[in-house]
Amino acid sequence: MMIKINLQSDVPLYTQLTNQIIEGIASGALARGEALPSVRSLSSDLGINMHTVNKAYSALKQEGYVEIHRQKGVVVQNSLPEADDAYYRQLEEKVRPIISESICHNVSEDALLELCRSIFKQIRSSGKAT
Amino acid sequence: MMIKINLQSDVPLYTQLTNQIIEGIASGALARGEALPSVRSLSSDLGINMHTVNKAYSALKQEGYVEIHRQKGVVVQNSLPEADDAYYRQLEEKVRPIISESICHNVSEDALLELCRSIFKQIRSSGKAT
DNA sequence: TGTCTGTTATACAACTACTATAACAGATAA
DNA sequence: TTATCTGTTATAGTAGTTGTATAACAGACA
Repeated sequence: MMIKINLQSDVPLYTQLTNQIIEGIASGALARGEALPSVRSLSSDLGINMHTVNKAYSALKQEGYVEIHRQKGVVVQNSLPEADDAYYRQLEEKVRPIISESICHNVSEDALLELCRSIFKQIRSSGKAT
Repeated sequence: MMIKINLQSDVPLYTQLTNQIIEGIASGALARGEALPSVRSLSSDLGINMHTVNKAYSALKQEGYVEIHRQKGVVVQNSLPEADDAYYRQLEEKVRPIISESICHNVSEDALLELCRSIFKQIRSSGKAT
């Protein structure tokens, strides 16, 4: 799986990493049980520090996306976390300000829903492509 | 309009402020042309520093939500910014990781769309209420 | 003139993001 | 056993962000 880092972005490097890996899992590009590159190899591939990759991996572990086997390395969880009430609350907290902004920018409800649908589609198809 | 600050949250204070004010504008609770409290009065009401409020107001000005008249203070823009291509790109960048996460948590497309619809509804109705 | 407004300049403490070395411990293969 | 791979931990430095604290400035208006 291809991972790209934008050093100019104001999004922290480890967040860019976690986002892309989560999208990889969502799309199926990263299969359950598949191993991620080691912190050392990925950091040297991307030209960034080992600890930055480690921070991303630790966050993914914390949130239940991966588990870690010594020597085997970091592996995508077979059973991903199910959404519970806490997750839905936190999801709403993230979406709410985005919707407020959209309303102010005169983006209609339909337009936003359509954007969501197209992103769902994109993610699903990007998994099949790989 | 009621503004509440959560000092325990990991969301920066000035971000909490901008989010709530933007939601206020979106809902109509803050009318076009209406004046916001002065940085000094709002900061003392909330028990936070003047500069924190000022940072929120400056961000709102930067993004075109308010304009500033000396003496009159900070006033909601009559013509809010319209969504352009750049806005849609940045909107997709925000929504994309949320959708990836949702997929991994087994949240269906329909469930997420329904959440968006309910938030739209909430925001619109909260404006009428006030 | 006094008082309101936003603005600007400094400065400080705490925290975050990223980097840099270095070392440790478990697992595996030669 | 030894070498090499894995993640983990410790320490430390730089830079930037967040929030606070004083203080002063300039425009507007009663």
